[in-house]
Amino acid sequence: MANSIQFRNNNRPALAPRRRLRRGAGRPAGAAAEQVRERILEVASKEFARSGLGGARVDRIAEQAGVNVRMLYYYYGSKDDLFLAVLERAYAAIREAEQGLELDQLDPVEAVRRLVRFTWGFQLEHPEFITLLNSENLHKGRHLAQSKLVAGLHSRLLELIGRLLERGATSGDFRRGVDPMQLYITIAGLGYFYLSNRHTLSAIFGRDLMAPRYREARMNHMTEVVLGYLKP
Amino acid sequence: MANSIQFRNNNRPALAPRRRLRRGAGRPAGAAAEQVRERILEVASKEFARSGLGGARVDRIAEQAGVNVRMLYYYYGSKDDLFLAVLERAYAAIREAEQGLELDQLDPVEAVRRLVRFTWGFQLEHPEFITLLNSENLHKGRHLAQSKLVAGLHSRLLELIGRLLERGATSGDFRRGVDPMQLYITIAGLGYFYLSNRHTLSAIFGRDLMAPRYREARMNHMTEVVLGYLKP
Amino acid sequence: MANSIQFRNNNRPALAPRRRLRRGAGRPAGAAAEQVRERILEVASKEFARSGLGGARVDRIAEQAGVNVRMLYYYYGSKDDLFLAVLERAYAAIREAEQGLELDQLDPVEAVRRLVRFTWGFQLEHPEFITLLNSENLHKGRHLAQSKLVAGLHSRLLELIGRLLERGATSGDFRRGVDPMQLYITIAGLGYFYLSNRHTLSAIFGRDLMAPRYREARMNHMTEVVLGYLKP
Amino acid sequence: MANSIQFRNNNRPALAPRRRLRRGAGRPAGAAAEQVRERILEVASKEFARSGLGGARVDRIAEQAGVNVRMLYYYYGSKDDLFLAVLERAYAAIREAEQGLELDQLDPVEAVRRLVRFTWGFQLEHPEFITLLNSENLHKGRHLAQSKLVAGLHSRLLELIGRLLERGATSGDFRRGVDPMQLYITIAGLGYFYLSNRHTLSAIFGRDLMAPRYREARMNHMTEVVLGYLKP
DNA sequence: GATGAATGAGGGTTCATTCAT
DNA sequence: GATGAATGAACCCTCATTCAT
Repeated sequence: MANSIQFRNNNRPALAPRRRLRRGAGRPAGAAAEQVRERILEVASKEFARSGLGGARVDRIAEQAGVNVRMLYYYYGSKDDLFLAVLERAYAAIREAEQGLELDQLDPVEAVRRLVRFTWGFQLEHPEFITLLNSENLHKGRHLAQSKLVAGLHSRLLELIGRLLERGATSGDFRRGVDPMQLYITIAGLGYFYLSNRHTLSAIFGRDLMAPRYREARMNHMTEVVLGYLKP
Repeated sequence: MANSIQFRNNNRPALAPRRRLRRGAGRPAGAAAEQVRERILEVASKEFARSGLGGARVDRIAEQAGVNVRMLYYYYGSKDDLFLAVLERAYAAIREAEQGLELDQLDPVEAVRRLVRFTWGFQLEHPEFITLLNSENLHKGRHLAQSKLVAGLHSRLLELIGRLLERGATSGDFRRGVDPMQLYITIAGLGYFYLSNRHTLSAIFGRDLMAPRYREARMNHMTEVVLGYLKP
Repeated sequence: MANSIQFRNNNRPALAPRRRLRRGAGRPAGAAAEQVRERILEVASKEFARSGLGGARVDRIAEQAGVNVRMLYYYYGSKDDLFLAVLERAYAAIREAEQGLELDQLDPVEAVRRLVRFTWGFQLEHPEFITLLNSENLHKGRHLAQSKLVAGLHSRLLELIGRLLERGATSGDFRRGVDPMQLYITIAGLGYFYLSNRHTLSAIFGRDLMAPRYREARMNHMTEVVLGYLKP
Repeated sequence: MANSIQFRNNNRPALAPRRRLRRGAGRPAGAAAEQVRERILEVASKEFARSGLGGARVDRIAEQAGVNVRMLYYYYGSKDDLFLAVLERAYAAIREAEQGLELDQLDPVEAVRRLVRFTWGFQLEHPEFITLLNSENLHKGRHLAQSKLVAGLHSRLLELIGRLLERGATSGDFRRGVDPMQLYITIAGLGYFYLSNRHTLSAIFGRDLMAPRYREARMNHMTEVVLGYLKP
């Protein structure tokens, strides 16, 4: 941690060492144990989402998972490692879902529309995703930097969008020269800002932005923005 | 306990009461004191930005401001109240700067371009703004809900954008029917997501998104997205 | 905040919730642990007695009990809960001792004499009892109101005195129509005021009321008052 | 303070020094100033009564008296000195009232009855008196030990009761050999215990001892006890 | 695999009191 | 007589983590 953030009295250096126990690391892992692991992950995800990394309490996680706190350490090594596991799980979920959209089999415009709506819907139904990312960024990506798993997940995403843009350009539906990463960031960002800042935006604009009519308006607006931009 | 006995550590419920000391609350406030107040605010802003509300340490704030910790409480009442003051200050800064852009005197397209670039630039140069908002949203907007100051700041923003859209529609540069709030959220969100998630995005896409060339690419992309969408 | 986010110092309202850990609450409680619990209670009793609830210091209790401060919270949850435990212990002790007096087997007059002397002796030998009660009353009985244990202790006391009065009335030794509760309060009060106010009374009357001759005089006076009153 | 109680971080030795400012100490004392002094005393009395010496807050006293905290120190020197002033005021009030009862002009039995009822009534209407005494005794009479005023107040009280007992013995209404101090302590104690412990007694006996019918029953009981005892 | 007991380093907040004006 | 600003020592409580069993 050095001179950067230091939230708790963490007498361990940064978060590197003692990662001895990770899933699939060769331990027998009975079916029951695997269930416990999974339950912890599930509960931890909610706790981290609700309170952020710093605000999350290991006791609360343990209690809600119905296990002794010591078990968290047994299974995951540390709070930070647990957080990383939660993060990886979240990324895996969204990337997996994206691959299941079958965009390749849709008309380009329709495919974009579906991608925009899916991304919005996912953020809406998985609010923990937003909070987890905010936490991880508050911590400068320290945990993700240690992940061996996440990097691989995203080349496929860019390829997916790349193919889509290519098809649209060929068909004349889309302008040329669009960077897949930029487009993805745009699609995600249009919803992310709205949802991540739901409370502050509602406060400053004096209306409840999570009310159905506003949510729908946002989704339509987002779709128009993306398609309007892509129009040649 | 309410107003009855209160012997030991004054368990205040969440953050409501005893806000007796707020700036401009009628106290004479010598010039020196006002400087101390300001320095605390400045330093606190950085600390909250770096570590979030929960992770920020009042000792650190006091030390860096060169005052006794007790003074934080003398001037601001509590950590939460200090956080709110910081938040209000940040909002006031951006809203004030927006009003100084003189968009009304520019060609509509040029005005939008300037607004997009300004918003991006502000987020870039005030990274604390992003973190503060994330913190406040993690806390469900509890602090902002108590602000008497912030609500008033934003009607002017919507009016500003409203006038701009109106002029653009009249001149034939922009499509009709665009909601000023949605547009503002879009403009802000296009940069916010990129900057707020700079670490995770850099990690998953395997490149340093804060490198000059990427930053520039982003700003250009954003401008194109907004103008592309507004095109009739 | 209730069950939502609770990031920093868990402001608990007054003393209600999180009483999860109380003695006999089903935990196995190893023998060693039980000793620690007991030692804490013992030491806390002295500290609360010496300084009152507000003046007592948890650090001092921990230090004198030879445990880490954290353990107080592990075993008792909070200073207030610890205070209640101490209070319950004190009540249990006096009520138990009263039941051991075997008043039922004595001549009524002799039994009253013994009860008066016992009560005086108990207050004299357990000065902490007086201070604890004063503290609890300063706090308007907040802690006792939460006790499930104490209420049950006192019906037996009133029955004991009731039987005694009944026997005395039957034998012609006592007047009829005496209320057991009033009599008990009188017996206790005759000594309590003297002992609780030992310092102020000594000061205003200019003599050391704790000197043996004065203490003896007081006990004799008390006995005469009670028996004089009970005389038919 | 040495090895005794130490409630706050009191860097002054015990409470002896710096008593420079006491009423009537020769200062001009304009009428306005005298009013402020009085208001502070009044308010402090309530605060000390409500919260005890340790729990009382100088800020609260100042605020409620409508003066700057610094003024408390200007007028009374320290919290402890203020407490002593409050205490002396309370003692003066009760002793003065007693002298106004004109017991010398009543039939002895009637005079005792009046004294008992007055004492009860005074404690009932001045609950702060009880709390103040409890505080002072918790602190081992430290403050009163410094009073030059209080000692003188009480010889008159004992004389009053002495005369009364003498008259009663002469008239054949009272037994002989009653010690005035013991009798006074008994009279005071019969009510004090009941009222000082109103909350705990109500809790353990499961009824509200401050309800009118119980209060009345207590007063009658007290009178009977005292007169029963005095009967020759 | 699992549990109760233990730890030490803070965390935010408060208090009586004093200085400079 | 009066005020705003300042102080430093504590106070209660909490947290992530580990030991012994």
